[in-house]
Amino acid sequence: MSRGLRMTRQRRTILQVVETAKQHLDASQILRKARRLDPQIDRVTVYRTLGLLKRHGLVDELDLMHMQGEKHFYERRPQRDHIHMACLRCGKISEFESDLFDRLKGQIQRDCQFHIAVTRLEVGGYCSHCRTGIAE
Amino acid sequence: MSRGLRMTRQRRTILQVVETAKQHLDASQILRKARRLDPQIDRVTVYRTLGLLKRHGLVDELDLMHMQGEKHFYERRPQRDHIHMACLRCGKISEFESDLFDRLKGQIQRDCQFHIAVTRLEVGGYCSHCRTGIAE
DNA sequence: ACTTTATTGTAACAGAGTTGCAACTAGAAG
DNA sequence: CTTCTAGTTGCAACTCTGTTACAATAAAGT
Repeated sequence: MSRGLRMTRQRRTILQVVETAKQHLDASQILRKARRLDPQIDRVTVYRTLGLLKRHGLVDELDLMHMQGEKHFYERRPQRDHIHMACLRCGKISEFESDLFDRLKGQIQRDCQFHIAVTRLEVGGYCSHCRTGIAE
Repeated sequence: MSRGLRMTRQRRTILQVVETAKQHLDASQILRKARRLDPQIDRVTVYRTLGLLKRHGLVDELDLMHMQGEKHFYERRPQRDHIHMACLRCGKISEFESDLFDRLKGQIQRDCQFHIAVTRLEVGGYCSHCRTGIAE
């Protein structure tokens, strides 16, 4: 982070929280975890920092099909884009990488003359575990 | 709409607004248009009806990469899923259908044992028109 | 160490969407 | 056509996520 941006204590903390997260966190969860490392940190700073990281392509913002209200979730941008699958019954989020997805992005760039900066493919449905119990 | 659901004047109005929309509308735009047909109609009814239509798979909810705040947009569910491309500069939304996308969904269902109910693929980037003026 | 200016925290705000509840009404039954 | 009842509406008050203004603070270059 150069070019007029400053690496502050707060940003280091928030970055650390997002980097080490084992799952997708929303803004208030990130705040809570950040406050365990630095109790002074404020809500506003979390939002501002997430916006910054998003604009710079370091984290991606997800909706996860809005299963839990209007929250947004964050993850550090992966090497390779992946698909998020949200089970509408149990709420489990799984991820999936696919050559076909990469090829689809290539097709969009070519056929639509559209330069892709970020993609978000979310799928809602029923995972294998929940499908079996459908008759319940 | 059967099974205990009632076709009320308000629902008919909201449905009509969404069906005849020439572009993606958010909840407050839908409210405004619905009020021109029925001035009594309330915000809450719009939200409740959109929720209902969404649950029954008659409309899809979009985020359009959150370019205009946290609004959600709605469109009647199309015959065939399509991709939404949002230009991060001019804000234009374009749509795109693709065999590759259909095949990708097939792959997900097979490889992940995941039964797909709804998909949302949104792409942010720069349209051909805005790319040319990048040096501006 | 000094200065500049990006960044922070506080507080107040904005907007999307939700909930409780009494009043209303679509649609079925008689 | 009238009655009944449970689905639906409108209102008001609320929750929650995220934003803005601004004075105080502190990175980072000199």
